[in-house]
Amino acid sequence: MKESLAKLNPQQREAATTLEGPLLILAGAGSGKTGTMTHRIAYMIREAGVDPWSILAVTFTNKAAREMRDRVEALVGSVQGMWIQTFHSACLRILRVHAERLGYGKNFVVYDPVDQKSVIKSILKELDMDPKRYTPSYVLSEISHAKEQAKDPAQYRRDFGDQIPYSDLAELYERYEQELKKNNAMDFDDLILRTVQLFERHPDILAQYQKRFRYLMVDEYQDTNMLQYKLVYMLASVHRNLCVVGDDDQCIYQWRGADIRNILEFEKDFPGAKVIKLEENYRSSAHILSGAHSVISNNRGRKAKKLWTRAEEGEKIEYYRASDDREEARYIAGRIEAMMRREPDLTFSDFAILYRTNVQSRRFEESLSGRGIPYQVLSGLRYYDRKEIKDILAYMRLVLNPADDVGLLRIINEPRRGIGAKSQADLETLARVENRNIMDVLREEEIVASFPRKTADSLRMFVQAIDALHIEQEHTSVSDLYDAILVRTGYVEALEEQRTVEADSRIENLMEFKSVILEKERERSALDEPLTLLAFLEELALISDVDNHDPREDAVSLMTLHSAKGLEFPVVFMPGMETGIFPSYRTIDGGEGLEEERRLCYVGMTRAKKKLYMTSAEWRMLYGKTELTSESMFLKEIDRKTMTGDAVYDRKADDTSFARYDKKAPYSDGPYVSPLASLRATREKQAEKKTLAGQDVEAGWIVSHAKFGTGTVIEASGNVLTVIFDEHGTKKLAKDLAPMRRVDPS
DNA sequence: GACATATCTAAAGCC
DNA sequence: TAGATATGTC
Repeated sequence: MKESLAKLNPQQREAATTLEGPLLILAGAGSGKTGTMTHRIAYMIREAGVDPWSILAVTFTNKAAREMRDRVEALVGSVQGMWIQTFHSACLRILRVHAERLGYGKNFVVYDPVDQKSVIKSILKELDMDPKRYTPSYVLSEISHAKEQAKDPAQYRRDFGDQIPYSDLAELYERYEQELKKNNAMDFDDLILRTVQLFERHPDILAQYQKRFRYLMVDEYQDTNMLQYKLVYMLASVHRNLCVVGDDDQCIYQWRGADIRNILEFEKDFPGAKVIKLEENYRSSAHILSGAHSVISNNRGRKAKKLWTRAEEGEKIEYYRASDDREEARYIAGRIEAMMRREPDLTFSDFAILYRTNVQSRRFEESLSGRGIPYQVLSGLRYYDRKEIKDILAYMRLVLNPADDVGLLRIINEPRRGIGAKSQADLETLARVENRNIMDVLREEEIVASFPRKTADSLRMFVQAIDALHIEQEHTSVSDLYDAILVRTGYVEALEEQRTVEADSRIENLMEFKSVILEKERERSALDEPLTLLAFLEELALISDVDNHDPREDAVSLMTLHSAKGLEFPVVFMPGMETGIFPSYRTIDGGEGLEEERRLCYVGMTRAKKKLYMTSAEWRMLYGKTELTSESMFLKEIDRKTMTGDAVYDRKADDTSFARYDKKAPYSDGPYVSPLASLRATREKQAEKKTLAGQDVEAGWIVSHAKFGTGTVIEASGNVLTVIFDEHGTKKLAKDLAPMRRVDPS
């Protein structure tokens, strides 16, 4: 034990042995944060005699929770009794016990963003609001924000008044809440919000948890939002044994509601708090570390701290400006290949390409597979987001909780049963009018009979199937139920009939999913508790995608800068160092947004252990257009002593250099237009396109004239738009042109 | 109701 | 460009 504490440096040791009172650990990138936290737990148990049962450690991701659990287990042998969980799973665990005190049914389900979206869509239809003005994602982000501020619809209305769009949003929010409640469902934000409400409304329950969790730890504290703060505050307010760990320089989720003030003002919120800084970096070589530091020090309002390392200088950061995005990708693949050849110790898994946006991944996939380099992409798409998996999960959910209208609508015509959009809309209306659930309505023969005969038959069969499965659910294992669903609903059969490659891979996925279930059942039976359907769905509802990253796989990792947080690689590439991409064009005006981009840059750079490459492309194809780019301001912020490569200068500021770039792009025509100007121009052009017809079309834009019937058709095109008009200025559709003869545009 | 075609839009994504 | 959604046609 003493021996393991001896591995810690003095600050880490102090952090690990300070158990009482509020404690803020400012843990810089690569400073051994997780090790310190796990040793702290081990110290509690083995030295201080703390009952594991009284420890609650919260993280943001399943991955972080799992890692902490594994490492604690390695130190003390067992994690029995402790809660080492994500915010959401801890809350869900609490809510499962007390849901009824809040008016929810015991079997409430958790809605994911897709489910939320369909709720909003159907409400928009009901209220006859414009889904373009109120896009589901906009409405949901508004609702999510409100929930993060613990505002209910009434409060929202009070705060924003009855002006458009807020009055509409308030109404949508209100209906949304009713709908979820009616469906016995909670969204992700609810998990936290309802727990806070549970504690507020039932002090006896709060007291029970306060008494139990005498030792609280919160990881990634800079990412907490107001609600999470409130939750932590409530739980810690009596004993005040609260330890939070974080790094304000790595706060990259403000757009998601994280409130950086939580960490900046911890000492104010918890007077008498002790602050310990972990500033020794064990990850990166000195050049990389000081390069990263020179960037982040451009931010204002940081906690004072500076990482240092005993490591040697190492290689400098290498910057390369490619001619275009393809060449950039070729360069990176080439570097990987060359290094692999030169240094036998390296494996493909030592490399990571960290980009700002997911669309950038395509070029790298091309260049890597072109050279036969194995890679894994961590995309936003989760395995469990695949259609077939979500369908089956919807069936399972419905079987458990027949009130789940969203799940029902998802699969009532999946596979096709002849219950189309019209019938579904009717069902929704019927249910709404009587304020009942659809499943409920469907049990009434009178209603079912009012549908066309074929539809009515399908509806009856559907209800029968779900009811039968519902009964079966009570006495069969999850895996058997799964099989029963696949068969009973005709889902697999329908896929088999399709006989397409796509359908085959869906079937394969469904089989793979079965093995996931079996695996979970095996895990559970080892603990001597059978896997219930509820427990299974619960676990899946909270699963995330960073889990897809497999560090053992011998492949180059491709992911966004955001998902790279917490990871490290010997060699890191950061492509796309260009204004508009990184920093994103939405933030280049400066302000908080830009500071967050800079923190993201810092996070990216500090992922590298031995070698960091940064690249940009002179010409980049984005949204179907190729444009001249200018180099990211972050490149200019890097201390020149730590970096090699082409000189970095701002071409836009240097007017005399323009002539050099007034040349044709590899894939586009037209004179040089700055990226932003061109973005604006595109919008305007699209708005004006009608006026183009019949008039002199801008020189250089005419691709062809053609005879069409009696009139002339002009096909105007730049890399911006392709529009075809007839002589009256009416836009022609592509199919109209089929019989058209092209003539030379002379 | 299913399928084909046209149109629109564009970040990051933890749970 | 590419994907998601709206609209049109059989």
